[in-house]
Amino acid sequence: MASWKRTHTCGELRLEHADSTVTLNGWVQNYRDHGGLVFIDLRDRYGKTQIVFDPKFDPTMHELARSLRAEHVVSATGIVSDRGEARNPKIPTGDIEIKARGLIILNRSEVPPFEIGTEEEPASEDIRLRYRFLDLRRPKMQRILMLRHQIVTAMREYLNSEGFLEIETPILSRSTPEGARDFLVPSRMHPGSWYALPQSPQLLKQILMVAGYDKYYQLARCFRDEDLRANRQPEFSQLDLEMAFVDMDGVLSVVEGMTLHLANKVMGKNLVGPFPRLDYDDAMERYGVDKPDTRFGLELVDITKLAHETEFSVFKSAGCVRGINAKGAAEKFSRKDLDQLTAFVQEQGAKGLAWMKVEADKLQSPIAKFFSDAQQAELRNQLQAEAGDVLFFVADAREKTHAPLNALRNKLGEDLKLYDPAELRFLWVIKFPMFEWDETERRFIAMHHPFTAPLEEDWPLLETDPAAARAQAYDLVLNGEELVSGSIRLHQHEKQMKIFELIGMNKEEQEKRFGFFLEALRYGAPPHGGMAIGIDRCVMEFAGVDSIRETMAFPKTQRGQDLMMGSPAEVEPKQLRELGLR
RNA sequence: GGGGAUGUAGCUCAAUUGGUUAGAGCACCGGACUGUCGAUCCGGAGGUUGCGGGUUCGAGCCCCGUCAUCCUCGCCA
Repeated sequence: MASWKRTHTCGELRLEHADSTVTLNGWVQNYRDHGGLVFIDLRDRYGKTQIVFDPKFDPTMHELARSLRAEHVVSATGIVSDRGEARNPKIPTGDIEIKARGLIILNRSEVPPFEIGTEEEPASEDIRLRYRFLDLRRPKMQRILMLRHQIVTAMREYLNSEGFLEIETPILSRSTPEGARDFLVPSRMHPGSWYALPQSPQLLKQILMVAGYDKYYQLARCFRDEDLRANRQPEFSQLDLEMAFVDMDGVLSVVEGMTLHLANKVMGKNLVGPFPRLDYDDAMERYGVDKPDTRFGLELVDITKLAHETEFSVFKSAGCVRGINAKGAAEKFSRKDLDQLTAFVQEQGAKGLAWMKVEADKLQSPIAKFFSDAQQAELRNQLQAEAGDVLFFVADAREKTHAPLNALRNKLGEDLKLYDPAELRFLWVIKFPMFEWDETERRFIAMHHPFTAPLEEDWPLLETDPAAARAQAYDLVLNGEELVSGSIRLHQHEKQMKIFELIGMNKEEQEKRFGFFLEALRYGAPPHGGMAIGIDRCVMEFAGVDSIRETMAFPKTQRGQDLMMGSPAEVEPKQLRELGLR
């Protein structure tokens, strides 16, 4: 008996291989039994190839072939043959088929709960997660995980070529409150003490800078025990990067070079830098969000001044009224659609949604009557309105208009198909505020994180008006998703202590929580800065999927469970006793 | 913790106003078939309508509770 080991994959044979004898290994995707001829589509992650069994050649093998079912694993040996007229133009290997001379069933499969070979989603997500070993066998999932591999490979390639060192930091780490809830791991050897899983390797990578590893990166697993979303998992991956002896432009140019390398090499784009930069304040003004999707316009227009002059009491009394002009969309929105949009923005915190359909000679709207002719003309002017447009307005305190308007803008962009989903549009957002006020804790908290340096010229503001101080922090936004986030760090321990103080941490707490870090800063810490890229979100964007669960092999459900292995799970009482927990 | 959607055959879904024996496609099982490629044709089997309770002469459908999955607000330095 010949070897069952494959000589080729199921995706590589072409006409040029005709007449050679080959062996393929793979899963049976489909069988077509004609009583006489039996056709098998054999699939692996490289593709699929048709095998044909002819009873005239070997009746025993033909009978065996008739017993093949979906997802059996087989080794098929045979001769590569030109299919001639019978070729299948739909698949890359469709010019040839294998005329079987040998068949070994390596393993049979139970009837799978859903079909593996189809492109459309074959089952609901919980079924797919429960049978993840089958779900991941689907060509679509294999494409995504292969893309993910290419992305991280390209990242490593680029950074290695730039002289970066890949250095690992511990998973068993220490809780440093501030930020997300930690996952804790009890220590057996120190009962009552706990490790924490890292939310990011932030402090350790800064300490690596102190130690002189001036270009560092790591594909770091990060853990945050917070509620999940479509783009949030309790554990996720970051490309974590830090550089010493750089300023903001130094970091940005490396990240930009790497991002272009990724987009161009992996995605076959032809993008060039530099990416546009937008100040945080301008982003909030024009888009209502710090991560605008700039593939389309629909910028916000502030009509507060005009609104205050109208007779519409909601507008007159609101702190801020801002609008969006949905160009040419009047006929696309029925009254029912507009009601649904109103409900949509209310979910985002808006009190309501005012709308106006623009006609040649008037504005059609329940609130048009509150606007004088001159005011209507001015409104048209400010929003550059033309017949056929729909104008939307949200009125509220300024901060409260941001979320609903951004959500509305993104929804309109998507619903009205204002952009090409395949386009990759990058944008730097810079000059974030240092702090935001936390009403429940009655103190400032760091907007990025408390290790971020302010703009040099804003140091004086920290004494007089901390809320106005801006940080040397930067985000790289891709299609409305925050892809990269980073900052130049504080490297002088007095300045670091000053910032800790401003967020309400006294010297005692500083020493207790971050003593090791402050100490390191005293021993010749160089100026440094860096950033982190969310790998999973990056894959989401590049693969064009809208759930982070599609980008990782074994994701957890919204309630943090693995439906296949059944985690989290109870453990033996003995294990708890050893940990001193019971 | 709050709001919302969904849950019917292995899978995806349907089932009129609460009314006869809960249907279809795919998958599965048996049979026919030598050029199919989502094979085709004939036949068959397959149901705790998520779970528990209630209303009713009668519940897949209405009510209450609960569980699961998803979306979302809060949360995520």
